[in-house]
Amino acid sequence: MLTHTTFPQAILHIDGDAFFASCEVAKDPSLRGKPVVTGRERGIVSSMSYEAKALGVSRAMKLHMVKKMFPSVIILPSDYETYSLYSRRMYAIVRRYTLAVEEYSIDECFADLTGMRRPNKMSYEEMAIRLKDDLDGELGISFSIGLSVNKVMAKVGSKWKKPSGLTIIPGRDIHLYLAQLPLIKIWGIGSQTAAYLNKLGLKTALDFAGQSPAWVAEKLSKPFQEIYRELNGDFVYPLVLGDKHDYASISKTKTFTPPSRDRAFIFAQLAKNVENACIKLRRHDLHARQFAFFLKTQEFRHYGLEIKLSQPISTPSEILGIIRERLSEVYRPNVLYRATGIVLMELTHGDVQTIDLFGKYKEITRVNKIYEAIDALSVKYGKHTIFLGSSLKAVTEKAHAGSRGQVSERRNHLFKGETARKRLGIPFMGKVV
DNA sequence: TCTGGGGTCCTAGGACCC
DNA sequence: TCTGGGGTCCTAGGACCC
Repeated sequence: MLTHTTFPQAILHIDGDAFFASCEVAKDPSLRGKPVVTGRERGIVSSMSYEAKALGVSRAMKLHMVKKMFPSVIILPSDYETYSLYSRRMYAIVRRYTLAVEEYSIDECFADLTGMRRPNKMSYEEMAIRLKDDLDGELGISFSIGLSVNKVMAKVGSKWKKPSGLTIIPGRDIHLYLAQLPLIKIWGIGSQTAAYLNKLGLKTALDFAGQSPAWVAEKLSKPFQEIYRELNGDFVYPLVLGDKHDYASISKTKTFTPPSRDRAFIFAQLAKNVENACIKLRRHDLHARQFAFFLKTQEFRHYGLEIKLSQPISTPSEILGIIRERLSEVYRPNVLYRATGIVLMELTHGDVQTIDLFGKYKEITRVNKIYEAIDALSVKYGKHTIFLGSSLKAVTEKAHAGSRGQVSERRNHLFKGETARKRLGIPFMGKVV
């Protein structure tokens, strides 16, 4: 029985159920019906199938615990290539119904169906049903879908029944759903704001939506005022269409176990992060004009510096030179550190157009050429075939630290075929072609 | 959930200028 | 030199999301 509702805007939210684990099952059908968990390389549960969840496995659970408590669980390493392949297939199927698709994350998207009833010769409800059939059937993964008048309410819908739910919330029914919904469940309201609102006497999303605009403006900042309006049925958040190639920042952080106070080791960790961040930068044809680096102590305090670069860059050398000089401003010899991080900011697209001042441009092009070659090699022989000498300590010491089996395997991979050290102005280690 | 990694946006407060 | 008011820019940090 289908109702045919007129939506001022018809917004879908599509959410893959236990996405990573489901992709593994789709890839290898013999896993279907079994408890599957991904995240082996990280040592904690990253995603789990509903069968694993039913046993009692929960997110972020340590894998040695899982192994001990639930020996039947199949533990797999993350395979992001496969996940992003399924992700792209998902977007493609959704685009059969509308081109207004926001690729929100690897396992979620929004779609604006407004105005598509005539071209698709279907009601919005029918489109939602058909789309779900297409996705589930063609990908072998189940999806949960919400259809409502804006993004926040479409999210409420897709979360309402999981897995494999389809929830339609017309504007006039919003209050029925919000009455049963705790504030913390709303997209954009986190633990801080939920606790604050609870303290003010509000319990459900409906309590919040029922306040006056003046009350909300007085108590809360702009993002929450916007959520409030969407809960009242307004269309506030437009869909962000197009490719997600534009980053405001790119960051890399890495925790090491055990924590360390060894300055050289910490510098090597930073160098490795810088290298990886620059790889991503180049992959998106971006340059950074500013960066920050930081150290994270055992107490989870961050100490860092933010630094402007003399010109936009996409390679590590200048950044590493600066960090080498200024690390002492952040590093304290007797403090235990657990992680380092780097953030690249002020990102711009395309080639650097610098005046040939002090021959600097030549130097930059030369280094860029080298990195073009390195990126090409990485594609051919696998990531991290070649890395900076500065990062060496990070790679070798890791072999002594973490869980032995995997790490030494990784080390072998890294050093396979290593014959020499080539000097190109920057000390590279690794394969020489 | 004693805490992994990668992002975005907003706000408060200080510095500086008129 | 003091006093007052207001605008802009930058930075640190909070909050949230997947």
